[in-house]
Amino acid sequence: MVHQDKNQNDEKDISLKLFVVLNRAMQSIKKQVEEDIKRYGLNQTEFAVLELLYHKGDQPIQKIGSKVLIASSSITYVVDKLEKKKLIRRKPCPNDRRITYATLTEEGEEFMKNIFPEHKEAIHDILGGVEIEEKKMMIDQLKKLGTYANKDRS
Amino acid sequence: MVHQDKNQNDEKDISLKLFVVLNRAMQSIKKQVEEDIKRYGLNQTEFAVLELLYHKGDQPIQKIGSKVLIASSSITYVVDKLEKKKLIRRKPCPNDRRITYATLTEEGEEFMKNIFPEHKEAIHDILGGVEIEEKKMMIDQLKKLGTYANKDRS
DNA sequence: AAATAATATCTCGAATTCGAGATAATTATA
DNA sequence: TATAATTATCTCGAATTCGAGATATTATTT
Repeated sequence: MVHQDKNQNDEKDISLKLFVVLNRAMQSIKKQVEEDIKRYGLNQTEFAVLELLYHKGDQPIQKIGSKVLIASSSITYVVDKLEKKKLIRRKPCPNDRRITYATLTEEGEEFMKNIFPEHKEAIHDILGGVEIEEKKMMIDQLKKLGTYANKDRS
Repeated sequence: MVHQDKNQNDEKDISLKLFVVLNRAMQSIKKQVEEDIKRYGLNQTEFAVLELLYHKGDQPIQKIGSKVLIASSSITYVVDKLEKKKLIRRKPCPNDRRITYATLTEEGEEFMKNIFPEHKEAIHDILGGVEIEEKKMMIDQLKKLGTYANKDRS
């Protein structure tokens, strides 16, 4: 085996290692975050939808799916649940009758105003394993990784 | 608001940002990896179990759960599926009759020998967004993040 | 204008995961 | 040794997510 091949194998080992570590770290972090969110009586998907509406305003149901990265059939389910909890409601679009907006109720608005700072605090605590400068680096690197992963490599 | 408070808010924003980016990157990467694994007729959990047995040898079913990070009830399900596919089989432990080992069949061994290099290659391709030195840094940082997240912070 | 394509939401059934608790075997304690 | 505690696996029902396809509406093409 020539030197060049050896290096390439090493690099693949590093990639594999990174994938494994990324997986584990994410799983640990998600578990903790999930636990925080459970305190508010929600799961991560429900919270993500509320957060989107809270920060970006009313959204067509379909847009929610692409932002929160879940399938259209799953959104219907989540929106139903949040509607039952009276945190959001459906509002038909007057111009395009195919579209239904999801919008925070007063109650939902109030709810998010209360819990979001706590949630942010919790995430900050959970991510306390690295310094701020490292976080900034990781953000850049993860963006590159994510963007590249989405590209077509075939 | 005094200067100190402002900095702390900034830091929390960075943490939140890191969490969001981490989530997104992971989701993109996982989706691609899942797609690769699907080519072999498996899902990520099934593959993770096979990989564990392939690299670490026979494992008590309960050990699999803690390594692959899924609940005991889920393992039963996954092991059942892999057994139906004739890739692994259950083998009772002679010393301790509570324990059942999962072990690769000949077929499973052969299977992994064939596909694992391809899989590794695929992951390497998917993670092509950053250079090798950055990968090494990320591995260290993610380990720190993961370890810290698992700690008790209450 | 009629036919076709595209878009948005929803329904349905299947797959996966979990938590609570059942069962059986082993280990520790009184 | 009998009892209690621990450990390993499994069963069951609920929650969540997906993909395929149904329905309704709007946009495009012929």
